[in-house]
Amino acid sequence: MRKEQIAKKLPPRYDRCCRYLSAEERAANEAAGLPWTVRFAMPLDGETVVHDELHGDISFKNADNDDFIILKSDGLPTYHLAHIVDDHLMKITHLLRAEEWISSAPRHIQIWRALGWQPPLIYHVPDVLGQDKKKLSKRHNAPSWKTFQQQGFLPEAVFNFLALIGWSFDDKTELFTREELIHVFSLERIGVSGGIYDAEKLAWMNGVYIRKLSLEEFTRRTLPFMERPEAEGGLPASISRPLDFDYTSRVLSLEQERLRTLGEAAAAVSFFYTDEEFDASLLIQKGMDAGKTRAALVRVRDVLASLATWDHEVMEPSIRELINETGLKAGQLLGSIRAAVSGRPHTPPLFTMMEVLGRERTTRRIEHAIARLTGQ
RNA sequence: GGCGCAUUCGUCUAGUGGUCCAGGACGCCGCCCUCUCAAGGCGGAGAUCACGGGUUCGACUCCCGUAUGCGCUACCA
Repeated sequence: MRKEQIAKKLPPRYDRCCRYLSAEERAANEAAGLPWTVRFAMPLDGETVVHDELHGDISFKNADNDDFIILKSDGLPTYHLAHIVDDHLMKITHLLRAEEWISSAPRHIQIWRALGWQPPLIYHVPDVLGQDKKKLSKRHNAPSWKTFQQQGFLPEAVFNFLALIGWSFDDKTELFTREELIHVFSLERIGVSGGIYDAEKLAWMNGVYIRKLSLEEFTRRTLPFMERPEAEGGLPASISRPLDFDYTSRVLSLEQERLRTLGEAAAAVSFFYTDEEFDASLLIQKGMDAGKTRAALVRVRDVLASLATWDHEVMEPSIRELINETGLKAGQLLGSIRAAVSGRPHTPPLFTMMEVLGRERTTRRIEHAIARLTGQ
């Protein structure tokens, strides 16, 4: 029957063949052991109005709805019946569900009416959409909470971010703690159109939340991400676990304002734990050559060796003085030192970084850099 | 195909008839700060409020139509 209807370009629907069966015919069918379902006899004409608190009145022609099944042949109720009965028994006052349910709402209104029950306040809320403008779903390429968690997104940040898709407090406030959100949230301010979730903005907001953390908490929450297996994004296997909390805390204090997710931490700070390979060309800054760089680093080594205490406030003036003496640009000298001690072009501020790295490790790395430049 | 919902900067949104030649945020660009990267500060570009008709002294805001997007069209929810 269905195929026939589709072929004729008619809406596929139930032909209501059993709606008008007499009591005798029904009894005969039952006696014959015919399989059966219970369908809801929709009014044949008129319309059903769904009053939605967000969308207003939505009306549907009853003729467009066929006699839908409320009890399946296995004896179990369909969602339509179960939902109304269950909600009524649970004394549900507000019904909030995604907007794709709007189409079946008139059926529910009819069931409520047939049972003589008062429908709750109904809110059909917008969906969170993917880039394809379709509802975010696990079936598609939607990230699950688990993947967010593995990447190091903070629950409070994701919570805050999600709250702002389809809802807003006013024209400027957008950072809310969970408690604040619970306090200021109002159903009236839920919007009607779906919103595409923007990964960039989530990352930004996560960074905001990371920066708000106390160093202690930031460290405690980041440590597990760093200690996880290398293959999962943790530090190289050669670095022994567990990590020292205090040292890691000092390391992370330098990265807190730079991270957008906790998962990025390991890659950003691994050089604080182990010596890493890097291209020697990184040592040579713009306008410099191997010889000049080597000479400069030798003087840096000597200046650092002469310091009584290993403190960035002591190091900085001494190195600045060296910059003046050598006539080099700050970027040239500091860039070389940066590369020597970290093996990277971008790092936290040099002096605090060297302080955390410690005298022994810093000195050894500078010596190593000097040695590498000597052969050239 | 039928029915329904939606439509303000690239994105999330503010806005309920005049205070909007449309405000905030992310992103982008520039400047400042600065040893790099960030963070922060300042500024900029970016929306004929989907389009077309009405209603009104006046429409982003109300009504109608069109387009587009999405949803539903199961003995699934």
